[in-house]
Amino acid sequence: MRIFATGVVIGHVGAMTDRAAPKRDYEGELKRAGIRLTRPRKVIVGILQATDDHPDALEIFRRAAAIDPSISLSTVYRTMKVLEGLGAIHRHAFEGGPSRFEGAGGEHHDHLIDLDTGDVIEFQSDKIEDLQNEIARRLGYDVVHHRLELYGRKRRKA
Amino acid sequence: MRIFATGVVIGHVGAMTDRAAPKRDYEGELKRAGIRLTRPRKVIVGILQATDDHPDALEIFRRAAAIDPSISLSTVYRTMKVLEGLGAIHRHAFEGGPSRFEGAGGEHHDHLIDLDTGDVIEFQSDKIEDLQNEIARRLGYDVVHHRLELYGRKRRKA
DNA sequence: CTTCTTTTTGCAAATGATTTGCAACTGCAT
DNA sequence: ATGCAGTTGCAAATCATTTGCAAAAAGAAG
Ligand SMILES: [Mn+2]
Ligand SMILES: [Mn+2]
Ligand SMILES: [Zn+2]
Ligand SMILES: [Zn+2]
Repeated sequence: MRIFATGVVIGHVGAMTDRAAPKRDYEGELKRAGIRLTRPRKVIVGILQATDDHPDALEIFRRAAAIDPSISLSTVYRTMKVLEGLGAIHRHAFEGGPSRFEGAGGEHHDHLIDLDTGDVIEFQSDKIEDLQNEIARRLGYDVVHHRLELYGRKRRKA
Repeated sequence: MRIFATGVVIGHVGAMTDRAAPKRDYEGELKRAGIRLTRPRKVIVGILQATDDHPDALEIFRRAAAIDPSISLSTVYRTMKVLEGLGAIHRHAFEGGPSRFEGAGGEHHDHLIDLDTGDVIEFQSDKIEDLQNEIARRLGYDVVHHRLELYGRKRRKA
């Protein structure tokens, strides 16, 4: 099992190895896909590159508006949808909140959400991934994608 | 690994053992909790008992309205919330759709969603459950609950 | 069974997140 | 510089779910 940790949670995690920030080339991907590189989109992907947490649309909008106040929330949503379509970002719908996004750069991982703080901790387990595929296979299916989220609280050390 | 299957999917699954329909006593639970047994609530829990799939609020409303046309969708939502609060039912927010519900009777299980048909197949893996707990523990957490959903399609047998 | 108090209901309006119609605007290939 | 398809901001629309409120029903008491 590999354990990553992003911004907010660094320091909370014990055995943790920093993730080699993949630094996606969003602009290149957009261009390659024949999608126009507009000012709003540049600002938004710039924010995504500078980010290693899991912001929601409103948070991305706030950060974008700080750079260019003319950007609209609609455009943030539209851009996230475009990037998602390109496979450049992943959308997570953690329970009880709006969708949150992250660059699709690094290796696949799943999330542990701290119920008290809202912190999102990333982890990866080949064993679990293998088991998922095995289960699906037994049922006659191929896994296209999956969602594994652990919701928990810090273990009381007393 | 144990494999269950409910209504919609029976016949699609190979190695499958029918689940021993737990038949919850919703009325007793409501009464015990000091919650009034009204006509709408009786109809709704009656539907839940007769169900072994994962209907959403609108579907429960339709089935309820067929029995008592005066029932409102609001009441369905309110009743689901009450039952959820009592721990009598579970709410699932599968991707891209409204919440779906199921009685909290049987043993814990997770779901495989057929991307083509929408069928929901239940499965349970102690190995995965153990791994989840182990991962959380290593991160210093206790798992309160989790969400594991596999989205896949039938394996082409050719 | 009647009364009384509290909970619950149906309906309509409100929410919250996300999407969409549309006219004005802007990348970017000629 | 020109032209047009692709984009944008804004307001209005959606969708699932929740909520305010006055009327109706549950159930404890007598
Ligand atoms: Mn992540
Ligand atoms: Mn189920
Ligand atoms: Zn995974
Ligand atoms: Zn599970």
